[in-house]
Amino acid sequence: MFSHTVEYALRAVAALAEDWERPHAVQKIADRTKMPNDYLAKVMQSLCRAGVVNAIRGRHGGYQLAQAPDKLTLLMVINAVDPIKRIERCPLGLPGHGPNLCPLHRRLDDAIRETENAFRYTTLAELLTSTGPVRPLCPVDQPPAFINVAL
Amino acid sequence: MFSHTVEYALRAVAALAEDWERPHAVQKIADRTKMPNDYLAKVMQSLCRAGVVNAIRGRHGGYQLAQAPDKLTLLMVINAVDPIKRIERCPLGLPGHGPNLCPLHRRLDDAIRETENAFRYTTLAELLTSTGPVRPLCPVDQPPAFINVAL
DNA sequence: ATTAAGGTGGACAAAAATGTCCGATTGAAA
DNA sequence: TTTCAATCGGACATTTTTGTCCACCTTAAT
Repeated sequence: MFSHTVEYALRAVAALAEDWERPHAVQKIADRTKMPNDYLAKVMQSLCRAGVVNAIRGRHGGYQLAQAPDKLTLLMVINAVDPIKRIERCPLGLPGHGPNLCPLHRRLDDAIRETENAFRYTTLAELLTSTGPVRPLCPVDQPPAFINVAL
Repeated sequence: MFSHTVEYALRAVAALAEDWERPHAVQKIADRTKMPNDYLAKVMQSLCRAGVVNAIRGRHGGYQLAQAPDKLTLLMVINAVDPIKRIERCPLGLPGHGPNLCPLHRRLDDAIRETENAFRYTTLAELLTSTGPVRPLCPVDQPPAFINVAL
């Protein structure tokens, strides 16, 4: 239901959120989150242009969150790379009808609105603390030690 | 958030639901719902294989719903052409961890589940009757007369 | 039987999403 | 000041999605 790009962007900011006041190189993030390095580079550029992260260029540079994790929502991240579009009018191309949607598109838009809200009110900080002793990117019941040392 | 294919499939069955015991030619449905004829033909084939609609071949043939509108849900239609996939496990490719999802994917899967449920419990019949004097595919406050004669 | 209306399915084209590569530029550290 | 690790951004390749075309089969009506 969500594009790869969205998934990547969310993984990346989740990784950044764990240590958000220092820059992290794309390559580190990519290793940590198991995604294609060069594609992530593009995604990070989008996040940067949207103001979700800051880029620090030059040696020892990288990306860091532009704001504290509790100020950034999942929706901001998603909209930065692949905006959720509400259905404003019946997409049948008929001119001149009002703001009403037909029953079908009313349902679709309701679903979209609910999804939007779910992400609007979830901050990155909640990914860090939500279910107790669980890391933001991976469960720990089978401790994947190597994932916790990377960053 | 939803693919064109899903949108097309839903429009098509919404159109069929209005008069569901007779077959309707692909071309009629395509005109009625303003979508590419030949692409709709493919979508209808998917719906047919999935058992959502029946095909009647030969002259005066077409497609009709396989069941009464109150027996068919939006989810059935969606899953027939572009299945909604829940997140079963953390997609980082790590072996051997349990059924827990990390906080991020827990949120994503929650959103997917809610969407799934919204569509699981909405039948095609509800598109016909839901908001009173509104046609399933288009609002009527500016009566689009030509749309009501087509089928 | 012939014809016309209709679905079937394969092949193909176009567009969008995803993924890869690399030279240019930046800035901190040696 | 030179070097090196990093982002920047353009070009390109691949894959998936979307859209088009057409020859063929099926069926009802004439």
